[in-house]
Amino acid sequence: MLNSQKKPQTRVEFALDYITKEIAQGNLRAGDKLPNEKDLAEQLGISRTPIREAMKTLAVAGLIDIRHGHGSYVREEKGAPALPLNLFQLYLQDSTPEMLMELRDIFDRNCSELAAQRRTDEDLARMRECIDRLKALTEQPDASLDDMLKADLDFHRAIYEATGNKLIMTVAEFVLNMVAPWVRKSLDVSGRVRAVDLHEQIYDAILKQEIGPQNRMSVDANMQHFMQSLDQE
Amino acid sequence: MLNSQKKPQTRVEFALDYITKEIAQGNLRAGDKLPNEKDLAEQLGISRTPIREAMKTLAVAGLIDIRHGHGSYVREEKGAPALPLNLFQLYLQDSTPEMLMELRDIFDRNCSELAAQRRTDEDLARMRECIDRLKALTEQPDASLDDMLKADLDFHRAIYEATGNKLIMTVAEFVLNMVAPWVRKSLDVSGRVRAVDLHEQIYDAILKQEIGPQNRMSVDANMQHFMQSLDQE
DNA sequence: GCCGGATACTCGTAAAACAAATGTCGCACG
DNA sequence: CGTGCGACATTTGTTTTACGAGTATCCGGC
Repeated sequence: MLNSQKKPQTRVEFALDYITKEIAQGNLRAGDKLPNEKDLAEQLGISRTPIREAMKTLAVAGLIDIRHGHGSYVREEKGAPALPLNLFQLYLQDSTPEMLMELRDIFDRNCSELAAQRRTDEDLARMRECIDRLKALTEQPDASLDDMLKADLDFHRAIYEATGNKLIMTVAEFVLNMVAPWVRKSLDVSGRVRAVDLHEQIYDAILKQEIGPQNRMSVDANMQHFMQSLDQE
Repeated sequence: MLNSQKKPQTRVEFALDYITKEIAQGNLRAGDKLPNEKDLAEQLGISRTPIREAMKTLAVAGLIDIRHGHGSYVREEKGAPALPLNLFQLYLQDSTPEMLMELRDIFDRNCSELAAQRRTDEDLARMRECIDRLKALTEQPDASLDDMLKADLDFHRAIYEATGNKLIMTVAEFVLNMVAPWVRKSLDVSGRVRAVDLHEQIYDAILKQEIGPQNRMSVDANMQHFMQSLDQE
């Protein structure tokens, strides 16, 4: 857990350490372009190989973006880990949709309470917009499922953002990425109407700052419908 | 979010895909040794470099362990991401201890409720053991802080495990790793006694299956003490 | 029987060269 | 003069070969 004694550092760790500190100390800011791999290698007195592995590590961790033929850049928002999709599959392989939704509920419930206490007008406006967007999509028959999914997820993101806790957003984004495929499935014709309803209720509660244990029933009800929709397949 | 169209796959992605599927399909199980990099490279018809980068990615994602001079192995429990410490610092650089504890609380509160409903006798025994261990360490003056930290974290892990939701454990472990340094700090002489008390209360509630919103006060009280202990420095 | 070094296996690093993607700049053509 | 296209420079992606550095095993001498 705490290892502040190790001296025999590997080259990759050395490079990782260097770049990490450059970012932490503000020498490299969000959006900045990192030196190219060749220069960095010479600068640190090591070869490109460990540099590249360090970069790859940072990219997977969601801290930088590597663009072929262009360069590497510090990410604007460190919120969204850049794990490849197939890696998520592995995390999910032993898990059921129930587990997933349970996990998301843990966030939604408590975050709604926090959001109710702290939400700004901008937060409310953002939520309102997401609901309206999803509602509009719901009413047009040829709407794209992906667009609806985005509207749905954006609403939840707005809640997390309203907590004012960036750390929560980081972890919540991770969870959102995992549940996304199932949320998408649940957005069938009856599910999408339900989703709008649920969002409206949550929004209303956050608006009136009435969120509390007693308001949880609607979320539970939605959970039940979600499970039923899965059984129908 | 959903990109099932891309064909021009990079070698690293190709290797990632291959290994991922090997694990997902059960050809490689937890604890198994992966082929060495040279063989894998020949087998896939690519060079060692992209193989190594794919491995590195899997290691950072917490799915395999790479041991110098030994080989690579599929992780027993995919729960603990293997992000280097200095990477965590970056995630934490904009966050305050308040944010961290708030995040952990989100898990502890809801997981305690779930645990109360589902805990088995083994779960209870595990929690009991962790409390006793921490208590014993508390009473001997020269106890190692690291040992106490582990006892503290293990108790929380036991709660997460009692939810029966492996996914929760995965994400919770991630959070635990982030809060660990602060928990460690909070384990000063007065804090460690408080920690035992809090754990006892939670255990008691889970034992009697009484966890609910009304039991949250003690957790909040602990939160307050935690913040105070930070101010004293 | 025990100890220690040779040995084989594996991951870690180095170096040089080429492939592929991307952006830029200038030239030719309309 | 404006536009489009193609050569070029830059940067990451990949290959190849070779060696360095941990780790475990086995075998022979004591």
